[in-house]
Amino acid sequence: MSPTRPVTLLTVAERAGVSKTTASDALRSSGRVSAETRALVLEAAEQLGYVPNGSARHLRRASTGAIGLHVPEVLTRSDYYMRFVFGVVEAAAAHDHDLTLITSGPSSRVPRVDGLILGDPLDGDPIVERLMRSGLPTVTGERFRGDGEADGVVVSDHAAMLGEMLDHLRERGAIRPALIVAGGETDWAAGIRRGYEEWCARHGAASVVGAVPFDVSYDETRAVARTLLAAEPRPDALICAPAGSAAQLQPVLSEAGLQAGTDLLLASCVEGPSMRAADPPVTAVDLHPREAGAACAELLFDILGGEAEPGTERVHPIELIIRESTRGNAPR
Amino acid sequence: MSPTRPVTLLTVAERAGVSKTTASDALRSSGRVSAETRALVLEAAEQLGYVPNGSARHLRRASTGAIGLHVPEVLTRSDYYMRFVFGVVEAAAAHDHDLTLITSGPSSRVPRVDGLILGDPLDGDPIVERLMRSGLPTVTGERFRGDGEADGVVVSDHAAMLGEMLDHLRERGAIRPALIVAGGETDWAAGIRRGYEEWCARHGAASVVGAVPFDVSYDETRAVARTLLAAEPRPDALICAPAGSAAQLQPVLSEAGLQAGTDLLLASCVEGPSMRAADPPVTAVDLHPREAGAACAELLFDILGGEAEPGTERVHPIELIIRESTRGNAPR
DNA sequence: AGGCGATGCCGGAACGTTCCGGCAAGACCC
DNA sequence: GGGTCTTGCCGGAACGTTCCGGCATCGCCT
Repeated sequence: MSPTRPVTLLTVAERAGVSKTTASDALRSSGRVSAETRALVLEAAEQLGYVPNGSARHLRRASTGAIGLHVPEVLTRSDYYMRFVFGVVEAAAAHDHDLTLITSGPSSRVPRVDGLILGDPLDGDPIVERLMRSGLPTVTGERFRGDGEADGVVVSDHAAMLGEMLDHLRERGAIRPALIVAGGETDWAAGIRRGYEEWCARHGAASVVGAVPFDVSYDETRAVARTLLAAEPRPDALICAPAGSAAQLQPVLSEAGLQAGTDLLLASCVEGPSMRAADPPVTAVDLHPREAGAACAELLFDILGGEAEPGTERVHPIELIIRESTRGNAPR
Repeated sequence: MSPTRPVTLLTVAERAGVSKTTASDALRSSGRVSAETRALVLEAAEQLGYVPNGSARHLRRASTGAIGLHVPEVLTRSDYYMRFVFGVVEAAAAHDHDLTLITSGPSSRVPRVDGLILGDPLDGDPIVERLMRSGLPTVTGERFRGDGEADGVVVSDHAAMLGEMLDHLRERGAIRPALIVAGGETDWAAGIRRGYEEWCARHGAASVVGAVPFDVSYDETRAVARTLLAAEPRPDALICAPAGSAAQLQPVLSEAGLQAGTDLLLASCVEGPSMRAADPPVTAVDLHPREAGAACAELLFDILGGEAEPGTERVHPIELIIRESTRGNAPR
C-alpha cells in the first residue's frame, strides 16, 4: 500500500537522536539507559509504528519465535481439540510467539520451532515418535506412553475423576456401572480405565468394559453399547469415554426401552456442546480444554526460559458437571 | 542434545569444496552452476543433513515464510473449521510455509506473515476489519460483506445449492419448506437466504424464514424451530443452516408429534458427524471444508507468486448428500 | 589473431537485530 | 589529586542467507 520504506530500529534511533544500540536497549529494557532516553525512544517508536523484525531478531538470537503443536487428527473429538488449540494460540501470543501447526502429512521435516507441544500423544503414532526424538524441548498434554520422556507434562487425574463420577452414580442409585473406553494408546484412556477398575475392586462391583479404538465411530460405539446393555444382569449406568459418543446413544436406548436418567444413568468423560444439547442433558467431565492448552504452552515457555526444570509435571484441574442424565430415582 | 555446531550453508560449501554462493545457487537451482557441481553440493547437503535457516532466508528476502489464518471462533461449527484449518496447514506445508493462527485475543499487532486467509469473514468483526486494512495480500473464504475487497476469494454457490436442495425436497413431496438461517454477517448465510427466496418466488411458495444470530446456540435454534412449526399451515420441510443444529431438533419434533423423514423433511446446510449419526441420518450439504481450506491457501500462494491476478475469484464445489431425513412418502 | 558473448564460479555487501567491549564523564574514596 | 567504580551511551561484529557485480576461461565468429 504505502511506498514508504519500512521503519526499522535505525529509523527509530535517528528519530530519537540516539544510536541503534541505545534504541534497542531502551525498547527491550536491557542494558543501561537513563529514564529520559528510554521515554524518548519509546515515543519515537510509537509515533513511527515500529514493529521489530522477527526474522532478524531470531537470526541473531538463534531462536525461531514459534512453537509447534501436534494434535491427533481425530475429528470426533474436534470440539475438545479446537478449544485446546485456541488456548495454546492465546498463550503463545502472550509470549510473542507464533504457533505452527504440525500436520500428519507426508512432509517429514521437523519444522523450525523453539519447542513442541503434543496434545494427547498416541503411542505408536509415527509423527509423535519422530517429534519426541527431535531433541527439541517438548511438553505433552497427558503422559506419553511410548518410549522416551517429554521435558514437561501437563496431566489431569482422570482416574480420580472416574472415582468421583462412580461415587456420584452410586449415590443416585446405580450399582452396576459399565464403561466404554479406548485401549492404552493414550494416557487419558488408560487413566479412565484404571480409575474404573480400582473403584470396582474397592466396591466389589463387577467390571464391565467395552473396549473401542481411540478414533471410534459413533456406529461402533452404538454397537458396543448394544452389547453391553444386552448383558445379564443389565448395567444400570453407562459411562462413555470417547468424546461426543454419549449423546449418540438415543437409538440404542430406545430399542432397549430404556429412559436415560432414570432406567439408565448416562455419563460422558468429555464435556461438549452435544452433551448440553442432548435430551436429557448428559452429565460430563469438563476437561477445560482451553486452559489445558494454555497450561501446556506456559510450561513450555517456562522450560525454554529456564524457569522450570526439565521433567516438570503440572496438574490441570478437571470438573464433573452433573446433569439430568444421572438424576436417578433417588429423592433430590 | 548434540553439542555439534549447527550445519550452515558454509559447512555444506566447505564439504563440497565450493564457495557459499555456489552452494546456495546449487541448492536453489538458480544462478549458473554446472550439473556436476550441483550434484556435489546436493550430496554434501544430504550427508550433513542441512536445513536452511528460515530466519536468515526471510530476513534477506524480506518475507516471513508464514501465512496467517483467522477463523471465527464459533464452537458449534468447530468440526467444519477444524477441517478447514487442516486443509490450509497441509497446503501451506506443501509450499514450505508455516501457518500462524490469528487469535481473537486482545493483542492488536498484525502478525508477521506474507499473506492472510480469512475463513468466513464476519462483517463487523473488528479483527477481520483490521486485517483487511493491513495491506497484506488477503484471500477470503466466501466474500467479505464489509468495506474493502480481498485480493482473492474462494466461493461456493450456496444459492444454487439451496435451489437444488429445494428441488429435491419438492420431489420428495414437500411444498412448504421453511428455513432457519443467520443474518447477513456472512456471505454464506446471505447466499443461502437468497437461494431460498429466489426459489420460493420462482415456485410461488411462501417464504418462511427463522432468523438467528451467526453464533446461535442449540437452544435458540430449537426455540425458533418450535415457532416455525407452530405456524399455520405448518411447514412440511425444514432446512437448517447453522452447523449441527439440524441434528438437535429431535425434542422439538417429538413435542409436535412429528417424525423426521416422513411428516417433516429435514435438511442441513452443513455436513458433519452429527448429521451422519442422527436418527434418522440427516440430508446435508458437504462443503468439503478441507479442500476449501486448501483452495484458499493455493490461491494465496498463486497471488504471492504473481501467478494469479489480484481480484481472482475461484469456485469451490459443494455437494448435496441425501439421507433418510428427506425420504418423504413418495415411492423410492 | 583479436574481439565478444556465454559459462562457471566467486567475494562482498546487505537484510535488521543483539550483544560484547570500550570510552568518556562524573562520583566517590583515601 | 590520583586512583577506582558506576553510569550512560556507542561502534562494530555477528547471525545465515541471497544477490549484485566481477573475473577468469573457453569457444566461436569474423
